Amino acid sequence: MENKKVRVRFAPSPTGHLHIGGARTALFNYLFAKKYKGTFILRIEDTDELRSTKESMNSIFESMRWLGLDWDEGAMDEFNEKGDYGPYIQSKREALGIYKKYSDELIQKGLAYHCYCTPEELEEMRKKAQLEKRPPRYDGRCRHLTKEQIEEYKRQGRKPAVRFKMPEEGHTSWNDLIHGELKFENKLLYDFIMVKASGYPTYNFACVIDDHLMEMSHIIRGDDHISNTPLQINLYKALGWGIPEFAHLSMILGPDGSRLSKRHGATSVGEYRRLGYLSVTIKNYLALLGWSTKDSQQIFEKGELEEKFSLEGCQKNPAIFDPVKLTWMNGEYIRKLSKEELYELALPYMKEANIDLSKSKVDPKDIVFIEQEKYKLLSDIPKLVDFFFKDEIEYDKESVEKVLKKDKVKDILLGIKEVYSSIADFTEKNIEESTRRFAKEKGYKTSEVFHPVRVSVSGRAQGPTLFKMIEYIGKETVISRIDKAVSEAKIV
RNA sequence: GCCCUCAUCGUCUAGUGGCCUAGGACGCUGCCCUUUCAAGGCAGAGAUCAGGGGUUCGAAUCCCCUUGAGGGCGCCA
Repeated sequence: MENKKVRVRFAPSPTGHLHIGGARTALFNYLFAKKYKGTFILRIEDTDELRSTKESMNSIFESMRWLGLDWDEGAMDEFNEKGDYGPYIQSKREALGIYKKYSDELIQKGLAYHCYCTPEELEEMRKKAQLEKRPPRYDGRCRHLTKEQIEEYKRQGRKPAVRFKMPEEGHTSWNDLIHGELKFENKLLYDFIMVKASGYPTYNFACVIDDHLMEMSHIIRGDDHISNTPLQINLYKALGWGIPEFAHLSMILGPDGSRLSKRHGATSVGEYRRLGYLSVTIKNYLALLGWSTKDSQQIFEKGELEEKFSLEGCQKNPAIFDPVKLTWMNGEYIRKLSKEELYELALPYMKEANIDLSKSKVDPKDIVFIEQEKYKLLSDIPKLVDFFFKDEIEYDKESVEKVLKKDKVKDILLGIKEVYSSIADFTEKNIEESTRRFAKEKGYKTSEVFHPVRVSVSGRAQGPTLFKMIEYIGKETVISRIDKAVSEAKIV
């Protein structure tokens, strides 16, 4: 690969959002390109006329940009693209006749042929084969049609598809960069369709044509394409083209070991984004699914993955997606955020939770920051700090029972209220000093004072460091909340 | 049914014939820190390296078989 310029691509079909598996494939291609100072290309494979949508395409673009997987060449949106090998959307390439040119060439050379079988006939053929315990693949019946037969089909108005004439002898092999030597008997391969009756190319055909024309050096894709590879290699050979390197990535499975799907929870990048994961988390976690460094490094600084990635570190066996570890990692990344960064990221979630940020006594940035080490998801933020922004707070039943409904609590709260009322400069330091002094003078244990105060001003038994929290809530609010806790029969 | 791939703690993984009485990470348990919850620190439990045969002085590492899991056999990609 040293003597060949690295050009790799991610080629999704726009039939849905960018999924975890697709994102991982995109990421590995991207990292490989960065590592070898190559070119990362985004090509849209929309040859499925029924399921491809513009919305899906835009959604994929958005997710990739969010993940920071910027492409050097490819479609930028429906109408624009960058790079000298375009168009990068297959439907546009089809319109230009690119695929037809090569399919005609192969037919002319006798390396491909028209097939007049209808989908119904093919289905019937497969069923029959299954019943007779034969492989359900195409039997090549249209390879040797007579002139009369062809005329008859044409009279019936049948539109032919184009099939590739697969070699019947020998074998096809390649040295997979992840799996090593892979070998298939040609007689087990089949005459796959290159061009549908509609004139549209199929995946296996368009993929080869484009990978060649776009001068791909390496094809890095999922394991599920291993059995497509010998088909494609024979196509390269028939066209007299050089064959790129192949690297097949292992699959990502759900927690139960089956293919990752909806019933495992969120599966698309967009969903994880909405749930409150950072893009750096997704990028880092995905990189570790099927790849690792020799020292099992877990957290990577910016640019480190691009520098350390290699195909040699890729795993052959499938990896189970573990949301628990993902969430741990997200907490790690949240803790690395600066106060400003954290606040920026928190904003959409605060808005969604209808929190009025103008209601706090201090800068909301400071409030969000106070609980930084506790957030695992950005969506955790509102519910951990909402009481700083509310006129009316809710009291957690259990906390009230356990902490407030106890002897002495009423006296303690009434006493501490007086103490707080007399603090002129209501700062963390002063609050702490006077609270401790109060406890000492009255002969209470500090915890006997701290806990009821916490519950009465925040409504819950768990929260930020106490005195800073009290400062941030503000003197007046603190006093009125203590009053309320006492008067509203929250205590015995 | 046929073809292909894969197989190390629950999970992600290190390991490429002797450094392995198998290392790291998540999770789990305990302790420390501490006004709570976290975070952090420390300690621990957890893998007869899928099973069985070989090869070798020596195997998680090489070979064979079995089993299990996954993928493919579409005018889907």
